[in-house]
Amino acid sequence: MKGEAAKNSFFTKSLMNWHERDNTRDLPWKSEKDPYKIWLSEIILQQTRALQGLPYYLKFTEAFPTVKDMAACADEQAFRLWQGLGYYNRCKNMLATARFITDELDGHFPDKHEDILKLKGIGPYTAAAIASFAFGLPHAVVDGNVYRVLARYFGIETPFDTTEGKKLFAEKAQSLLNTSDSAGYNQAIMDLGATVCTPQTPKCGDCPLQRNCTAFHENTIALLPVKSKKTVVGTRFFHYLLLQTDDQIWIRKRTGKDIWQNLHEPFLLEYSEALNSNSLQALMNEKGLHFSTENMVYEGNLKQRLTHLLVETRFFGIKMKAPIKLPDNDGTWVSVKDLKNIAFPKTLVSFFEKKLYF
DNA sequence: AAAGCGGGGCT
DNA sequence: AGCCCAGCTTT
Repeated sequence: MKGEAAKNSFFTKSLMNWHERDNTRDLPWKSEKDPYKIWLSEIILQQTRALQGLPYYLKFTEAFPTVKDMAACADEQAFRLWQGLGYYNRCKNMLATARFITDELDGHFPDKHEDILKLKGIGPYTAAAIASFAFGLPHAVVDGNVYRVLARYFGIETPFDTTEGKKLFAEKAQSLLNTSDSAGYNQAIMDLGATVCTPQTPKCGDCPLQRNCTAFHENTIALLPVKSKKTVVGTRFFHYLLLQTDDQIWIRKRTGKDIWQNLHEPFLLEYSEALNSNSLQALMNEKGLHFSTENMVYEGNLKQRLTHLLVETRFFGIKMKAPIKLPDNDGTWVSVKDLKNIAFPKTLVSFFEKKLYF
């Protein structure tokens, strides 16, 4: 085995050569020079696969060609465009940053790493990505791809989801950076992780780093990288009461520290287990929900699996002649035809589509 | 340091 | 069913 310095230089050189030779992923933000659009793409791509984020990137760049356009939009328009992409705080922070740049920086995206890092919704990864892609600054990105490639190539067994691990991988990545082409290097290492050094069944036969890859030679590919925490998946049971007149439905905006913040939903009753019509009515009586439920109809259920949560949702339709006042004062009656302009969680979008609400 | 936050693709 | 994705924020 070579010495550490040789192993490092082989890594960077081989990676760059591979990228120039075999770069096949053609994505619109790769050739982008506008810092605003690079920023937008990086926010969308946080914890999101490129192909999942792509249609959202196209929608947003069309709706908001400049940061000024985004800053001027109504919040609800942005959340509706973001609908289905998940991690909705990204959208909230994105709007705040667009307005900060427009109002405080005269529309000019900050071009120093430390200033970029201060923006809302931008952490170490995104700051390095924007700094290198938009401004050519020498900052190495560290994302899930980088953890995997580095852990395997160097045989690093330190868990990456710890303070120690994050520091170790960040320093290693920075030391490997080709500072004369930091953008190309960052693209290359992420592309390799996404297309060759994949989590399961990596294509080691196509890998330019195989000759010096520690995990390949020690047969530890499947064991690296090491993650210390296991995600625990719980279950929650939602029951939506679809309170409707002929052309209106009652909805509210979700607030508080919980999932789906800033999205909308019908009247929700959450319980520790799934309820049927009878037990649900008993619960409604307990809670003092005295509107007539004689026309309550079970309309089906949906299960949605999130990373840390399984949400089982049951839907109950309740028709009424006229809007009523609910104890939940934060909701409103809206016209069913207006639902197309309001953002909902994916499970509600699925239900509405199935029931032809929009 | 740990927990919380979506949705989807792949195996 | 488990893993993880161009991670960040809050506690």
